[in-house]
Amino acid sequence: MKSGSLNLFFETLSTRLRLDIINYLRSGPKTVGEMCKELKEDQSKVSHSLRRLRNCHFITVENKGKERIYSLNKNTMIPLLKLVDNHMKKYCCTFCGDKKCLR
Amino acid sequence: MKSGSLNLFFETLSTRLRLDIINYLRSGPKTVGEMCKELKEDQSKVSHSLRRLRNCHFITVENKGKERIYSLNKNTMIPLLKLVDNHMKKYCCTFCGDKKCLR
DNA sequence: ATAACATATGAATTCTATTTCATATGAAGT
DNA sequence: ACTTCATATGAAATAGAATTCATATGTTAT
Repeated sequence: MKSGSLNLFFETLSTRLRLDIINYLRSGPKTVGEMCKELKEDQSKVSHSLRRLRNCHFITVENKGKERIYSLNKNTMIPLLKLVDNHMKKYCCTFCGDKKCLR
Repeated sequence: MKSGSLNLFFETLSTRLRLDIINYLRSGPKTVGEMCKELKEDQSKVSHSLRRLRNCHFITVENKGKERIYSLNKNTMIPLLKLVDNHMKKYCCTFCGDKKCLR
């Protein structure tokens, strides 16, 4: 196991916005516009985030006219999220999301 | 799924040192001193990293005399690493660890 | 009680990633 | 060809995390 690219894997999933995008894509393919609207986020921010998610193959794109349609790589992401969810269920009480609380 | 603490999960696994520690602990429980030596890292750095890993319950500690013995939470970590490894095997060619290459 | 050792902690500094903003690209319609 | 709409990109500004360093804590031995 070389940690050289492993950390990129995890780093890419380490921001609220990118996780929100992943989560939103669970309900099916979406355009960039739809994501911006749903997540109330700037188009540029979303686009930058999408690039990083794409780079790690967490999502895929398809062009449709002038829109781009993003889909989740369910193969990887669904089991991953399930695994993490299990861990959280077991430990979440002390696993505090509050930025203040011991990092 | 609230991304509030999910991102802490991933963020904690997003640095080389913390991943190296996880990886090293796969070969069994270790003291802080052993980790510092093996990974050629400053004791303070390692300790700070361990705190974060502990906070997420990726590792556990036990006191033994003046030493502290850290163990991997294999329950979560082994399946997680396996899953990630599969993903990497499938896509690693374009999944470039080089910091320069499109983040 | 003191010294020696192992580890942890806090705060300042340094480093790196995210945000912002202005602009570029590319497709579709007129 | 020009305009509009959707999305992408680059670079400067900003925010946030890692490193460093000095020091604290806790255990064991003398």
